[in-house]
Amino acid sequence: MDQFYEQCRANNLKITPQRVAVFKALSSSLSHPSADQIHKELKKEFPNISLDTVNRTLITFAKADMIDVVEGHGDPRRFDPNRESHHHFYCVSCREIFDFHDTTLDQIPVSPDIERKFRITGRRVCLTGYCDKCRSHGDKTAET
Amino acid sequence: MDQFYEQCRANNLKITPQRVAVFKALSSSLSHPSADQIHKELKKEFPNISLDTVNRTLITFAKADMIDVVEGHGDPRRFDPNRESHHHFYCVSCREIFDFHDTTLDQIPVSPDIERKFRITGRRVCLTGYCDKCRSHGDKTAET
DNA sequence: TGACAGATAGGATTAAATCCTATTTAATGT
DNA sequence: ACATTAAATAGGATTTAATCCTATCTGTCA
Repeated sequence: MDQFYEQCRANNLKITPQRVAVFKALSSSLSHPSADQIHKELKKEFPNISLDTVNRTLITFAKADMIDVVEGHGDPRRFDPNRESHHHFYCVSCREIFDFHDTTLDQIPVSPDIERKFRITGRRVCLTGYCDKCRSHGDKTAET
Repeated sequence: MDQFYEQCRANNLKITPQRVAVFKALSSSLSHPSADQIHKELKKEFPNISLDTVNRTLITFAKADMIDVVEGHGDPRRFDPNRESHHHFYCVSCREIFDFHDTTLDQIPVSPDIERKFRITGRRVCLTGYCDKCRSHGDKTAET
Protein backbone atom coordinates (compact mmCIF):
# COMPACT_ATOMS: atom_id res chain seq x y z
CA MET A 1 0.00 0.00 0.00
CA ASP A 2 2.95 2.35 0.48
CA GLN A 3 3.36 2.34 -3.25
CA PHE A 4 -0.29 3.32 -3.63
CA TYR A 5 0.20 6.47 -1.55
CA GLU A 6 3.34 7.31 -3.47
CA GLN A 7 1.63 6.88 -6.80
CA CYS A 8 -1.27 9.04 -5.69
CA ARG A 9 1.07 11.82 -4.63
CA ALA A 10 3.07 11.50 -7.85
CA ASN A 11 -0.14 11.95 -9.84
CA ASN A 12 -1.67 14.67 -7.65
CA LEU A 13 -4.51 12.39 -6.61
CA LYS A 14 -6.06 13.14 -3.26
CA ILE A 15 -6.05 10.19 -0.95
CA THR A 16 -9.67 9.65 -0.06
CA PRO A 17 -11.20 6.75 1.89
CA GLN A 18 -13.08 5.80 -1.27
CA ARG A 19 -9.91 5.61 -3.34
CA VAL A 20 -8.14 3.56 -0.73
CA ALA A 21 -11.07 1.18 -0.56
CA VAL A 22 -11.35 0.84 -4.33
CA PHE A 23 -7.65 0.18 -4.69
CA LYS A 24 -7.64 -2.43 -1.93
CA ALA A 25 -10.70 -4.17 -3.31
CA LEU A 26 -9.25 -4.42 -6.79
CA SER A 27 -5.81 -5.42 -5.60
CA SER A 28 -7.17 -8.35 -3.62
CA SER A 29 -9.22 -9.57 -6.57
CA LEU A 30 -8.22 -12.19 -9.08
CA SER A 31 -11.31 -12.01 -11.24
CA HIS A 32 -10.73 -8.87 -13.32
CA PRO A 33 -13.86 -7.28 -11.88
CA SER A 34 -16.06 -4.57 -13.35
CA ALA A 35 -16.81 -1.27 -11.60
CA ASP A 36 -20.20 -2.66 -10.70
CA GLN A 37 -18.70 -5.71 -9.00
CA ILE A 38 -16.27 -3.61 -6.99
CA HIS A 39 -19.13 -1.28 -6.09
CA LYS A 40 -21.29 -4.12 -4.78
CA GLU A 41 -18.36 -5.38 -2.74
CA LEU A 42 -17.63 -1.97 -1.21
CA LYS A 43 -21.27 -1.25 -0.38
CA LYS A 44 -20.89 -3.63 2.55
CA GLU A 45 -18.31 -1.39 4.17
CA PHE A 46 -19.40 1.96 2.70
CA PRO A 47 -23.18 1.86 2.20
CA ASN A 48 -23.18 5.29 0.57
CA ILE A 49 -20.39 4.89 -1.94
CA SER A 50 -21.68 5.59 -5.42
CA LEU A 51 -21.11 3.56 -8.53
CA ASP A 52 -19.97 6.67 -10.36
CA THR A 53 -17.23 7.20 -7.81
CA VAL A 54 -16.04 3.63 -8.12
CA ASN A 55 -16.04 3.77 -11.89
CA ARG A 56 -14.40 7.18 -12.04
CA THR A 57 -11.80 6.14 -9.51
CA LEU A 58 -10.85 3.02 -11.43
CA ILE A 59 -10.53 5.01 -14.64
CA THR A 60 -8.43 7.57 -12.80
CA PHE A 61 -6.11 4.83 -11.54
CA ALA A 62 -5.83 3.42 -15.04
CA LYS A 63 -4.90 6.80 -16.49
CA ALA A 64 -2.27 7.13 -13.78
CA ASP A 65 -0.95 3.75 -14.88
CA MET A 66 -1.59 2.27 -11.44
CA ILE A 67 -3.87 -0.46 -12.77
CA ASP A 68 -4.92 -1.75 -16.19
CA VAL A 69 -8.12 -1.92 -18.17
CA VAL A 70 -8.38 -5.33 -19.77
CA GLU A 71 -8.64 -5.80 -23.52
CA GLY A 72 -11.97 -4.69 -24.91
CA HIS A 73 -11.98 -1.67 -22.63
CA GLY A 74 -15.75 -1.82 -22.22
CA ASP A 75 -16.38 -0.83 -25.80
CA PRO A 76 -19.48 -2.11 -27.60
CA ARG A 77 -19.16 -5.59 -29.06
CA ARG A 78 -17.28 -5.51 -32.34
CA PHE A 79 -16.88 -8.02 -35.13
CA ASP A 80 -14.08 -9.17 -37.37
CA PRO A 81 -14.55 -10.85 -40.75
CA ASN A 82 -10.87 -11.72 -41.11
CA ARG A 83 -10.39 -15.46 -40.64
CA GLU A 84 -6.65 -15.43 -41.18
CA SER A 85 -4.22 -15.47 -38.32
CA HIS A 86 -3.59 -11.87 -37.42
CA HIS A 87 -3.08 -9.58 -34.47
CA HIS A 88 -4.58 -6.41 -33.09
CA PHE A 89 -3.36 -3.02 -32.03
CA TYR A 90 -5.94 -1.03 -30.05
CA CYS A 91 -5.65 2.74 -29.78
CA VAL A 92 -6.83 3.82 -26.35
CA SER A 93 -7.46 7.32 -27.67
CA CYS A 94 -9.58 6.85 -30.81
CA ARG A 95 -10.52 3.23 -30.00
CA GLU A 96 -9.70 2.07 -33.47
CA ILE A 97 -8.37 -1.45 -33.91
CA PHE A 98 -5.58 -1.96 -36.43
CA ASP A 99 -4.75 -5.39 -37.78
CA PHE A 100 -1.21 -6.47 -38.23
CA HIS A 101 0.37 -9.64 -39.52
CA ASP A 102 3.56 -11.18 -38.31
CA THR A 103 4.69 -14.57 -39.51
CA THR A 104 6.83 -15.10 -36.45
CA LEU A 105 3.67 -14.74 -34.32
CA ASP A 106 1.46 -17.02 -36.38
CA GLN A 107 2.37 -19.86 -34.09
CA ILE A 108 2.11 -18.46 -30.58
CA PRO A 109 3.75 -21.05 -28.37
CA VAL A 110 1.55 -21.73 -25.35
CA SER A 111 2.71 -24.06 -22.62
CA PRO A 112 1.29 -27.60 -22.69
CA ASP A 113 -0.29 -26.97 -19.27
CA ILE A 114 -2.47 -24.25 -20.75
CA GLU A 115 -3.23 -26.26 -23.87
CA ARG A 116 -4.39 -29.08 -21.65
CA LYS A 117 -6.41 -27.01 -19.23
CA PHE A 118 -8.39 -25.01 -21.79
CA ARG A 119 -9.95 -25.68 -25.14
CA ILE A 120 -8.40 -22.87 -27.14
CA THR A 121 -10.34 -21.60 -30.13
CA GLY A 122 -8.57 -18.30 -30.74
CA ARG A 123 -5.18 -16.85 -30.06
CA ARG A 124 -3.71 -13.50 -30.88
CA VAL A 125 -1.37 -10.80 -29.70
CA CYS A 126 -3.18 -7.73 -28.37
CA LEU A 127 -1.24 -4.51 -28.30
CA THR A 128 -2.54 -1.28 -26.77
CA GLY A 129 -1.26 2.26 -27.02
CA TYR A 130 -1.59 5.24 -29.32
CA CYS A 131 -1.92 5.07 -33.08
CA ASP A 132 0.13 7.36 -35.29
CA LYS A 133 -2.67 9.94 -35.54
CA CYS A 134 -3.50 10.09 -31.86
CA ARG A 135 0.09 10.10 -30.75
CA SER A 136 0.69 13.40 -32.55
CA HIS A 137 -2.59 14.91 -31.42
CA GLY A 138 -1.72 14.10 -27.86
CA ASP A 139 -5.43 13.46 -27.53
CA LYS A 140 -6.11 11.59 -24.34
CA THR A 141 -9.76 12.50 -23.94
CA ALA A 142 -11.14 9.13 -24.90
CA GLU A 143 -8.74 7.19 -22.75
CA THR A 144 -10.23 4.85 -20.25
CA MET B 1 -19.76 -15.39 -51.26
CA ASP B 2 -20.07 -19.00 -52.36
CA GLN B 3 -18.44 -19.97 -49.11
CA PHE B 4 -21.04 -17.93 -47.25
CA TYR B 5 -23.89 -19.94 -48.75
CA GLU B 6 -22.09 -23.16 -48.01
CA GLN B 7 -21.47 -22.19 -44.42
CA CYS B 8 -25.10 -21.21 -43.96
CA ARG B 9 -26.28 -24.52 -45.28
CA ALA B 10 -23.76 -26.40 -43.15
CA ASN B 11 -25.11 -24.62 -40.07
CA ASN B 12 -28.80 -24.82 -40.99
CA LEU B 13 -29.05 -21.07 -41.31
CA LYS B 14 -31.71 -19.80 -43.65
CA ILE B 15 -30.35 -17.53 -46.31
CA THR B 16 -32.26 -14.30 -45.90
CA PRO B 17 -31.65 -10.96 -47.60
CA GLN B 18 -30.78 -9.51 -44.20
CA ARG B 19 -28.14 -12.13 -43.53
CA VAL B 20 -26.60 -11.68 -46.94
CA ALA B 21 -26.49 -7.93 -46.44
CA VAL B 22 -24.98 -8.18 -42.96
CA PHE B 23 -22.32 -10.59 -44.11
CA LYS B 24 -21.40 -8.45 -47.11
CA ALA B 25 -21.25 -5.29 -45.03
CA LEU B 26 -18.97 -6.83 -42.44
CA SER B 27 -16.77 -8.55 -45.02
CA SER B 28 -16.06 -5.32 -46.81
CA SER B 29 -15.19 -3.52 -43.59
CA LEU B 30 -11.74 -3.05 -42.16
CA SER B 31 -12.77 -1.23 -39.00
CA HIS B 32 -14.03 -4.04 -36.76
CA PRO B 33 -17.48 -2.46 -36.63
CA SER B 34 -20.17 -2.81 -33.98
CA ALA B 35 -23.69 -4.04 -34.70
CA ASP B 36 -24.84 -0.45 -34.52
CA GLN B 37 -22.38 0.66 -37.18
CA ILE B 38 -23.36 -2.14 -39.53
CA HIS B 39 -27.00 -1.32 -38.87
CA LYS B 40 -26.55 2.35 -39.78
CA GLU B 41 -24.74 1.31 -42.96
CA LEU B 42 -27.47 -1.12 -44.01
CA LYS B 43 -30.31 1.27 -43.30
CA LYS B 44 -29.41 3.03 -46.53
CA GLU B 45 -30.27 -0.03 -48.54
CA PHE B 46 -32.84 -1.61 -46.20
CA PRO B 47 -34.63 1.20 -44.36
CA ASN B 48 -36.63 -1.28 -42.29
CA ILE B 49 -33.86 -3.55 -41.09
CA SER B 50 -33.81 -3.65 -37.31
CA LEU B 51 -30.82 -3.34 -35.05
CA ASP B 52 -31.87 -6.49 -33.24
CA THR B 53 -31.69 -8.44 -36.47
CA VAL B 54 -28.24 -7.10 -37.28
CA ASN B 55 -26.95 -7.87 -33.81
CA ARG B 56 -28.55 -11.30 -33.67
CA THR B 57 -27.28 -12.14 -37.12
CA LEU B 58 -23.71 -11.19 -36.29
CA ILE B 59 -23.82 -13.29 -33.12
CA THR B 60 -25.26 -16.16 -35.12
CA PHE B 61 -22.42 -15.92 -37.62
CA ALA B 62 -19.90 -15.85 -34.78
CA LYS B 63 -21.39 -18.97 -33.21
CA ALA B 64 -21.19 -20.67 -36.57
CA ASP B 65 -17.52 -19.69 -36.69
CA MET B 66 -18.05 -17.67 -39.83
CA ILE B 67 -16.77 -14.44 -38.27
CA ASP B 68 -15.09 -13.45 -35.01
CA VAL B 69 -15.99 -11.29 -32.06
CA VAL B 70 -12.99 -9.20 -31.12
CA GLU B 71 -11.38 -9.38 -27.72
CA GLY B 72 -13.52 -7.85 -25.01
CA HIS B 73 -16.63 -9.38 -26.53
CA GLY B 74 -18.73 -6.38 -25.53
CA ASP B 75 -18.48 -7.17 -21.85
CA PRO B 76 -18.58 -4.36 -19.30
CA ARG B 77 -15.25 -2.65 -18.71
CA ARG B 78 -13.06 -4.69 -16.40
CA PHE B 79 -9.92 -3.90 -14.46
CA ASP B 80 -6.70 -5.67 -13.66
CA PRO B 81 -4.42 -4.85 -10.71
CA ASN B 82 -1.62 -7.11 -11.91
CA ARG B 83 1.26 -4.99 -13.17
CA GLU B 84 3.51 -7.91 -14.07
CA SER B 85 3.81 -9.16 -17.61
CA HIS B 86 1.13 -11.77 -18.02
CA HIS B 87 -1.41 -13.09 -20.48
CA HIS B 88 -5.12 -13.74 -20.61
CA PHE B 89 -7.36 -16.63 -21.43
CA TYR B 90 -11.02 -15.62 -21.91
CA CYS B 91 -13.77 -18.20 -21.57
CA VAL B 92 -16.51 -17.38 -24.07
CA SER B 93 -18.98 -19.39 -22.00
CA CYS B 94 -18.61 -18.07 -18.43
CA ARG B 95 -16.74 -14.92 -19.48
CA GLU B 96 -14.11 -15.40 -16.83
CA ILE B 97 -10.58 -14.23 -17.56
CA PHE B 98 -7.73 -16.45 -16.41
CA ASP B 99 -4.21 -15.11 -16.08
CA PHE B 100 -1.29 -17.14 -17.20
CA HIS B 101 2.43 -16.52 -17.19
CA ASP B 102 4.89 -17.69 -19.74
CA THR B 103 8.49 -16.58 -19.68
CA THR B 104 8.92 -17.27 -23.39
CA LEU B 105 6.13 -14.79 -24.08
CA ASP B 106 7.37 -12.04 -21.80
CA GLN B 107 9.14 -10.51 -24.74
CA ILE B 108 6.64 -10.56 -27.57
CA PRO B 109 8.65 -9.73 -30.67
CA VAL B 110 6.82 -7.12 -32.71
CA SER B 111 8.17 -6.00 -36.04
CA PRO B 112 10.07 -2.69 -36.09
CA ASP B 113 7.44 -1.29 -38.49
CA ILE B 114 4.78 -1.69 -35.84
CA GLU B 115 7.02 -0.39 -33.09
CA ARG B 116 7.67 2.69 -35.19
CA LYS B 117 4.09 3.29 -36.25
CA PHE B 118 2.48 3.03 -32.83
CA ARG B 119 3.36 4.05 -29.30
CA ILE B 120 2.87 0.72 -27.56
CA THR B 121 1.98 0.82 -23.88
CA GLY B 122 0.73 -2.73 -23.40
CA ARG B 123 1.24 -6.07 -25.04
CA ARG B 124 -0.15 -9.46 -24.23
CA VAL B 125 -1.33 -12.72 -25.68
CA CYS B 126 -5.11 -13.09 -25.67
CA LEU B 127 -6.49 -16.59 -25.88
CA THR B 128 -10.17 -17.41 -26.20
CA GLY B 129 -12.02 -20.67 -25.81
CA TYR B 130 -13.57 -22.75 -23.07
CA CYS B 131 -12.22 -23.06 -19.55
CA ASP B 132 -12.00 -26.44 -17.88
CA LYS B 133 -15.36 -26.08 -16.18
CA CYS B 134 -17.30 -24.88 -19.20
CA ARG B 135 -15.74 -27.38 -21.53
CA SER B 136 -17.22 -30.26 -19.54
CA HIS B 137 -20.58 -28.55 -19.08
CA GLY B 138 -20.82 -28.03 -22.80
CA ASP B 139 -22.48 -24.80 -21.81
CA LYS B 140 -22.68 -22.51 -24.80
CA THR B 141 -25.50 -20.29 -23.61
CA ALA B 142 -23.37 -17.28 -22.84
CA GLU B 143 -21.41 -17.43 -26.04
CA THR B 144 -21.42 -14.39 -28.20
C1' DT C 1 -47.62 -25.25 -53.81
C1' DG C 2 -48.54 -25.74 -48.87
C1' DA C 3 -46.94 -26.27 -44.19
C1' DC C 4 -44.07 -24.91 -40.67
C1' DA C 5 -39.89 -23.99 -38.22
C1' DG C 6 -37.24 -20.31 -38.02
C1' DA C 7 -36.41 -15.32 -38.89
C1' DT C 8 -37.72 -10.40 -38.74
C1' DA C 9 -39.61 -5.68 -37.26
C1' DG C 10 -40.46 -2.66 -33.98
C1' DG C 11 -41.38 -1.38 -29.60
C1' DA C 12 -40.39 -2.34 -24.60
C1' DT C 13 -37.14 -3.43 -21.23
C1' DT C 14 -32.76 -3.98 -18.95
C1' DA C 15 -28.11 -2.85 -18.05
C1' DA C 16 -23.78 -0.10 -18.37
C1' DA C 17 -21.65 4.22 -18.44
C1' DT C 18 -21.67 8.90 -18.04
C1' DC C 19 -23.34 13.48 -16.91
C1' DC C 20 -24.99 17.10 -13.75
C1' DT C 21 -24.93 19.77 -9.63
C1' DA C 22 -25.09 20.66 -4.77
C1' DT C 23 -22.34 19.32 -1.03
C1' DT C 24 -18.24 17.65 1.22
C1' DT C 25 -13.35 17.05 1.97
C1' DA C 26 -8.16 16.51 1.49
C1' DA C 27 -4.22 19.24 0.99
C1' DT C 28 -1.74 23.45 1.58
C1' DG C 29 0.11 27.56 3.80
C1' DT C 30 0.13 30.18 7.73
C1' DA D 1 -4.73 24.05 14.67
C1' DC D 2 -7.49 26.62 11.13
C1' DA D 3 -9.10 28.73 6.96
C1' DT D 4 -8.99 28.42 2.03
C1' DT D 5 -9.66 26.26 -2.23
C1' DA D 6 -9.46 23.07 -5.79
C1' DA D 7 -10.78 18.55 -6.21
C1' DA D 8 -13.81 14.67 -5.11
C1' DT D 9 -18.26 12.56 -3.92
C1' DA D 10 -23.38 11.22 -3.71
C1' DG D 11 -27.32 10.56 -5.89
C1' DG D 12 -30.35 11.18 -9.37
C1' DA D 13 -30.97 11.94 -14.45
C1' DT D 14 -29.60 10.82 -18.93
C1' DT D 15 -27.59 8.29 -22.69
C1' DT D 16 -26.29 4.28 -25.00
C1' DA D 17 -25.87 -0.75 -25.80
C1' DA D 18 -27.98 -5.04 -25.71
C1' DT D 19 -31.68 -7.95 -25.23
C1' DC D 20 -36.45 -9.42 -24.86
C1' DC D 21 -41.22 -9.92 -26.49
C1' DT D 22 -44.67 -11.02 -29.77
C1' DA D 23 -47.20 -10.62 -33.95
C1' DT D 24 -46.08 -11.19 -38.60
C1' DC D 25 -43.51 -12.94 -42.38
C1' DT D 26 -40.59 -16.09 -45.24
C1' DG D 27 -37.10 -19.65 -46.70
C1' DT D 28 -36.98 -24.43 -47.09
C1' DC D 29 -38.42 -28.87 -48.02
C1' DA D 30 -41.75 -32.35 -49.10
